[in-house]
Amino acid sequence: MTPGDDAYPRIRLYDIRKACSTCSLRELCLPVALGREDTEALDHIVERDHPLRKGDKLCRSGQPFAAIYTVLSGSLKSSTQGENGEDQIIAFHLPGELVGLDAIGAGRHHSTTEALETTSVCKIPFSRLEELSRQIPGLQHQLLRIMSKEIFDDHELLQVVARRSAEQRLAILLLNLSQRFGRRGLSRTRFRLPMSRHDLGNYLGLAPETTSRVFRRFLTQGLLSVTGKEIEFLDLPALQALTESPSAPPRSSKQG
Amino acid sequence: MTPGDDAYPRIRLYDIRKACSTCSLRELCLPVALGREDTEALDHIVERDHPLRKGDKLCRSGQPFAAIYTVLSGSLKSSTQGENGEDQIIAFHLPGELVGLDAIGAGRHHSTTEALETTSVCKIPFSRLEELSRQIPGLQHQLLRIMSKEIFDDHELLQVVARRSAEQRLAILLLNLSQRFGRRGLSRTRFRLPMSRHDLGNYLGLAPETTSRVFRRFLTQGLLSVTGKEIEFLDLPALQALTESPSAPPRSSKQG
DNA sequence: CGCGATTTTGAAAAGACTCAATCTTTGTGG
DNA sequence: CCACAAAGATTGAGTCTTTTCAAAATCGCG
Repeated sequence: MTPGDDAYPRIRLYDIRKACSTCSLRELCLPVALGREDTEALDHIVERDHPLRKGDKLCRSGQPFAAIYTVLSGSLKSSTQGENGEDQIIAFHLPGELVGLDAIGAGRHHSTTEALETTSVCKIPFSRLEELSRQIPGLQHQLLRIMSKEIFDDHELLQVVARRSAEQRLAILLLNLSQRFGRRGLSRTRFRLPMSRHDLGNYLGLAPETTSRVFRRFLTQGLLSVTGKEIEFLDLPALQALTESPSAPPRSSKQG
Repeated sequence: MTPGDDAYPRIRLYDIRKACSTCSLRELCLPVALGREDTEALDHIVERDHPLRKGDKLCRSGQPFAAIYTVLSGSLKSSTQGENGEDQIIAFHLPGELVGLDAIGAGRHHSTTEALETTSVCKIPFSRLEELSRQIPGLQHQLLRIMSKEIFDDHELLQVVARRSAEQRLAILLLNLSQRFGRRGLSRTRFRLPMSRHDLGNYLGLAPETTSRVFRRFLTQGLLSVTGKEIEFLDLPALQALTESPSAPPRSSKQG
């Protein structure tokens, strides 16, 4: 099952682009307006890594940071470990998205990233990327921009976990996944959740039982149909409406 | 009250260092091992900004990003706005700490930062810092490292908000503040909370009433004494013990 | 000293969690 | 291909924590 070592050929950038229509490598290099030469240079540092089976770790918390990755197919979860072994999932990674950004600059990973299913990724050795970024103006800035995005996402998650009801949390996540699948060219109203209910709950700060119950409520209310991990939105407006009320419309928070 | 415009003199780096024993400007430049020249260069781009009164905004969400700041005295809070006006405090900033890092790279602020009391800050225009970082090797990397720290902190907060009880959340925050005050040379066991109960609760994802009740419980249990915003630890070990149990010791989370 | 804002307190209700049992799905071996 | 075991998901009932609403107390400031 595990493929040979370095037998895997270098993968070309346009292959990756083809593989995922909104590949973040594009995100990484496109806004910089790379010339032909630069694109080729970037091409050369991208490697296809071994496919991961479900449960395989892409990287572990504390490990020295060597590369960032982009998901070609499959999906991953990243989690941080609390002192007590309990862990908290901080992100799911779908095809076309970048992994490992939180480790940039610290020199080592803050989180452990693991495959939720059979997953293939591209590896972008960071030292090479860094080197390249010294040559290509704007690439360094691009890296900062992407890290910044990471911070922004974390804040959004915090908003959700700290202030929303179980129903809202799940609705928000489902709509978020919908968008991300949609961006990738897949259906926005019908898709397969790659993660378990346990993971779903963990990410949202809920017990798995609660997650399950919320699914049932959504089902009962006709908001969506659920068959195992298969999801279909039946009443998108209602779901979005759920998202929009912060559970405390009457309460005005004044400060300052 | 509002001081003259550019009348304020440039402030020298060593003044800042003196002002706060663990000033993050040190954090920013010290590990890079700056030479005398470089230090002076950095000195020259640091400006003392107007003092802020309670409630004054240092920067607002959405504003173009122009500078990072370091707190000389007083304190600040940063919060993100949800779509519905509800906001979430994502950080408190004490003397010696840097503000505005989450905006690096995105070009605009993600959060609004506001003074909790009369506060004075130093302004570090980012364009100049960026410019400087092209000349001083390592400074760029240092910026990345600091952003990375920001991500790490966010993840910690997420852990706390998502997985801990009200008691644990407050204990963790109090101990964290204690450390930060201590690092600054103040007492670790007795200090003044600069923020309101409302803010405290908001940061921890709790209703203000709950925050208040937890204080009472701590008081009753003899863990600390509370007089308004004045705090004193009476049983540090007990507080730390609270911190260490994730509320679910029997439950082993296995995955993979 | 008085007023407004913040904080505290109480009681009731809601929401989420735990525990335990059942049902389903998945994967394995016969 | 089917049976079985193991893991994951669902459901139910009861409990506990936290929130909400309302009111009293306290604090801070002019």
